[in-house]
Amino acid sequence: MREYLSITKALSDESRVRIVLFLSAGELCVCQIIELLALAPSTVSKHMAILHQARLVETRKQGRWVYYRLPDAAGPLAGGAIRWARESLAKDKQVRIDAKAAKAVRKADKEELCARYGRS
Amino acid sequence: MREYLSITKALSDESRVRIVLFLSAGELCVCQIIELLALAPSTVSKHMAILHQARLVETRKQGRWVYYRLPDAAGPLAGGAIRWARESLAKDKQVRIDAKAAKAVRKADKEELCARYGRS
DNA sequence: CCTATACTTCGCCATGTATCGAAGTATACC
DNA sequence: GGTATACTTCGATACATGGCGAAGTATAGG
Repeated sequence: MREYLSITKALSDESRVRIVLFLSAGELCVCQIIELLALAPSTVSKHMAILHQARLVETRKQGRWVYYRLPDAAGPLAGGAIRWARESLAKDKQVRIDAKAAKAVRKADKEELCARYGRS
Repeated sequence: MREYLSITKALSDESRVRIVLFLSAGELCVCQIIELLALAPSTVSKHMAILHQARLVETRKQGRWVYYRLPDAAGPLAGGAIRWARESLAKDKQVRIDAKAAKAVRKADKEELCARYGRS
């Protein structure tokens, strides 16, 4: 029950489910997620901690950057939840916009993107 | 997204997911749910309203009693969510205990059960 | 009608949560 | 080492949520 609740609470917040769907297309570093959600770094960091605690994301540190990705081998509960969320929101407008934005962010130069968190 | 969030928020509370699993075995009236959860009537009523708003339960009024049940033809989102919750918690200890308690409550005499909400 | 029963709604309170900015940590580069 | 970048943690705030009891509504039965 505890695992179920940590997963459903994590995925019942709009920002966090958007993050999970971003990561469905591959890993991202925190500054890219900050850019996509347009939230403060501290806020995103807290969301990532909640997702991590629910075992919905894994982390990888490389130099100055911290990358998050969906688990390579998610537990059955987490895996099913992610799959269900993805299917449920497949046709959502915001999610479609997000997918395009994520594509652009992945192509963008990271140096330029992350400096001062991309706020130009 | 709104529908997704209302469903996941509804199902990310322990009391509410327990209610949904109770109803998987058939409809129950509010006083029976009150008995099973050992919560105040007003609290249960609020939970039922949240589940109803998320289209996770339907209601039927018969005399003094209000019965709740899972939707006969749930929307694809709600149906999938309920199925997923049921599978995810199939082996949960609390849920197993609940299933037995629900069986007993269904057999019990309603007059005796509901009077003063069963607090003897 | 009047009472009792079965909820529901309202008002309140304690706790939890999403957000931010500021301060702290860690890494890279000069 | 010093500075800049990329986070994370801390502290504060505003709002949402879960719980209760009291009061309101609706129905059944004398």
